[in-house]
Amino acid sequence: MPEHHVDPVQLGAYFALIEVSGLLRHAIEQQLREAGDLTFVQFQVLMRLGQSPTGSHRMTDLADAVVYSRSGLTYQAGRLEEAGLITRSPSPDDERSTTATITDAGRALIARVLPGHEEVVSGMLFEPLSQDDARTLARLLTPVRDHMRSTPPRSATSRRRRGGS
Amino acid sequence: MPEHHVDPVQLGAYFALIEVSGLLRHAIEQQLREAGDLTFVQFQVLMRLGQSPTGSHRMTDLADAVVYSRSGLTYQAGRLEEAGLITRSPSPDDERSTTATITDAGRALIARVLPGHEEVVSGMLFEPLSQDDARTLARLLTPVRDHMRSTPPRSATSRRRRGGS
DNA sequence: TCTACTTGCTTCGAATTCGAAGCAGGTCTA
DNA sequence: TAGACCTGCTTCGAATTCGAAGCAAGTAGA
Repeated sequence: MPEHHVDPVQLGAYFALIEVSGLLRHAIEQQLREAGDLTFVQFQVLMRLGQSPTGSHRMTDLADAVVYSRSGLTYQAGRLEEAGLITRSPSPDDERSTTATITDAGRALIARVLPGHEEVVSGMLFEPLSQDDARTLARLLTPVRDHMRSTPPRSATSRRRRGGS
Repeated sequence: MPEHHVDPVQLGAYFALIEVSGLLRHAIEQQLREAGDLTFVQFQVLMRLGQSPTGSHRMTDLADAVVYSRSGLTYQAGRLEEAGLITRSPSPDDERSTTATITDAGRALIARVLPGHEEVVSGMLFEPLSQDDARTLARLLTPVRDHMRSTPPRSATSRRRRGGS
């Protein structure tokens, strides 16, 4: 059985990670709100769509990609559609699936907001990091991401891992 | 003017960071809910208080520490107080300031929840990382955290820092 | 001391969030 | 084709979130 103790070094890394992501997110939200009245999630969704060759994705895939609940994404998609930044239509191959597609207005907004976004990320996250540090950070975090992605979130199945109370 | 371009390597690190923190947070929230009916913020607050020599902190300091809005912290403190996990009292030295203090029940809850918490952090975040990797991660993120902390979030004051466009 | 400004917390209103439940559409097997 | 189960999205209700506004206490300068 593995020792699940978290040593001081790990604890430091863990805390720093949480704090950094929180502070970064906060700064980003503020910049996006001022620049284009966008939420971070909305921005992420538009980015993902914009990077897709077809400009579209299934709702579920989007939710997974940006780490968001399905119902939450439905809500945000509604807002984005109202704003004319995306469109939603039933997928051609699977009738129950909805495909979200970025509009020209959506691409335009991204283009308008992106420079300021990069400025924040650059100034807050990478200011104290060398080019090499950035490479190392990516090298460390990418496998972690993949590991987390591959480990399915224990759902309603297999409840009760060991009598609690 | 500095080049605010975010190169592909940085972009990868940035995305991985956001994803990792999101997935981790999600897993943690789930574990905490099952184990002790706690929010991540609540858990963090209790942890900070528990680690303090006096078992207490000012509200504002707590809010800053866990990266949360003041009003949000007021709400959460209310919940924690209701649950008997903390107490609130006016600070002795500054009448307008409120000091939150962890109770024995709060400490007991932390003790009950912590093992499972460490298990999640261990299993999700540090599984793919060597001891050395963890050290490196901490070495990279700590300066970033300090940098972010030292750079005050541009508030309503001092808007327009220097003509942008 | 008085007046302006700052600081610390709470209240308020409006928007967002999530899980559970609901509802089509799909898939598998006999 | 029917019956049982799975998938994908949306609706629903309740809880949470945040910024703005409000209010009390502290501070500095005349």
